[in-house]
Amino acid sequence: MNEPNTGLRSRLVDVGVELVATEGVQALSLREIARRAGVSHGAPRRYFPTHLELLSAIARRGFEELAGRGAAALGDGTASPREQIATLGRVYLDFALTHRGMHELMFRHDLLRSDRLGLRDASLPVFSLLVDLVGRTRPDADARLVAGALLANLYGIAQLWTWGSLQLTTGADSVVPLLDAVLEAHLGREW
Amino acid sequence: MNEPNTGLRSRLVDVGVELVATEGVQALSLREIARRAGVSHGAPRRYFPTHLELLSAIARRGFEELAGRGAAALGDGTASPREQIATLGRVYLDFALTHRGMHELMFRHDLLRSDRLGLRDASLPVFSLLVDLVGRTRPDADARLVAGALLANLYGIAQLWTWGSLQLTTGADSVVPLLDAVLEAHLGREW
DNA sequence: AGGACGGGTAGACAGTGTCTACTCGCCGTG
DNA sequence: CACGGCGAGTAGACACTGTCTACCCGTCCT
Repeated sequence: MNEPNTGLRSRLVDVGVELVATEGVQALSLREIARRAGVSHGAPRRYFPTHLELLSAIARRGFEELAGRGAAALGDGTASPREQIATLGRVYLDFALTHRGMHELMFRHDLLRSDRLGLRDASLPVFSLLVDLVGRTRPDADARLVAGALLANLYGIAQLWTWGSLQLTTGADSVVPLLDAVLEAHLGREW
Repeated sequence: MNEPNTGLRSRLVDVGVELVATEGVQALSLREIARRAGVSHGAPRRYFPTHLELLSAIARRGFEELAGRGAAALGDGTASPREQIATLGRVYLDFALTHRGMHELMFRHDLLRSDRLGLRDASLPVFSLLVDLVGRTRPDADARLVAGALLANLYGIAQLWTWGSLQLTTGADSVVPLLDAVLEAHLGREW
């Protein structure tokens, strides 16, 4: 009926992406995805031997989407390194807060425990880009260390903000001040 | 046989704490906890109407344990504010990395979504303490904002370190350099 | 003595992920 | 053309989960 021959494999992932956005991460049961894709509950097994592998494929879509947004926002990359880092931070936080279910899925412990080389290396290129940018912004410091700390900070803010802890405690109604504070902390005052 | 009359309620939580430490968070099914406590699977329902409430009670033990360690490490509180913050950071990271299952449980999204006023206010006093310490270390800045950013950074480092991302990328074999970098970033260079 | 009741048992139910036997249609080869 | 294999999906079983409900049994109170 709707796009019949897309191939079941990608259709299952499509359904999953849609489902996690509308219903949340707890709705991503194997059988529910199969139902919405219009196939029996045994069908996904041909493409994804286990439920976790299907979830990983859905999460990978999230990483790809995020990487695409980052690349688009960076444009030709003529902005200053510091400005590029700020852009990436904004893009990431915006993505995390507008796609909460997907963001939660992308960093689920059980997904990251298995799939050791699947999701991890999806986030590795963006990290080396970050290392490069940090290195050009703060030539004095250990770029990998600072980039790691910065990444952890962005992730932590996305999480704490998502479940409202930071709203209550900092009293802010937007992450922007927090993001600015984080950038200033790790990269130095914005001259 | 073993401590018979502790009251089933606390015994269930005991079993859960033990179980999450030895087997991980995925072993915390209602029925498994009941089995290990030597009761039928319907028994917990008298004290915890739902599985999530039992999990929340177990997680609460984690927050209490962490708060206890923090208080013990602070001692009489005569150290400098900066030193106290560093101590709290060390205690938190050490706890998170040695009690990975419990730490994962404490910050599970489904627990934090419900239980709105149960777990959250367990972590609120430590946050206001942090705000106070930050305010005395950096009187120039918005203490709540800096404390929030710092807390998010510690949390993010605990998570990323747990699943190995930071080890691979930063190449460090200990969190200590990262913790130092984070403290320096948010609180300024250590004079 | 008898009845209420806290506290635990046991079974049912719907839902889940995995496994296995099977069916159906298509394609290439004899 | 017939036929065998095979990719792809179906359907049912299994063990397990969380929740709900009916029941039971001992202890206390009157």
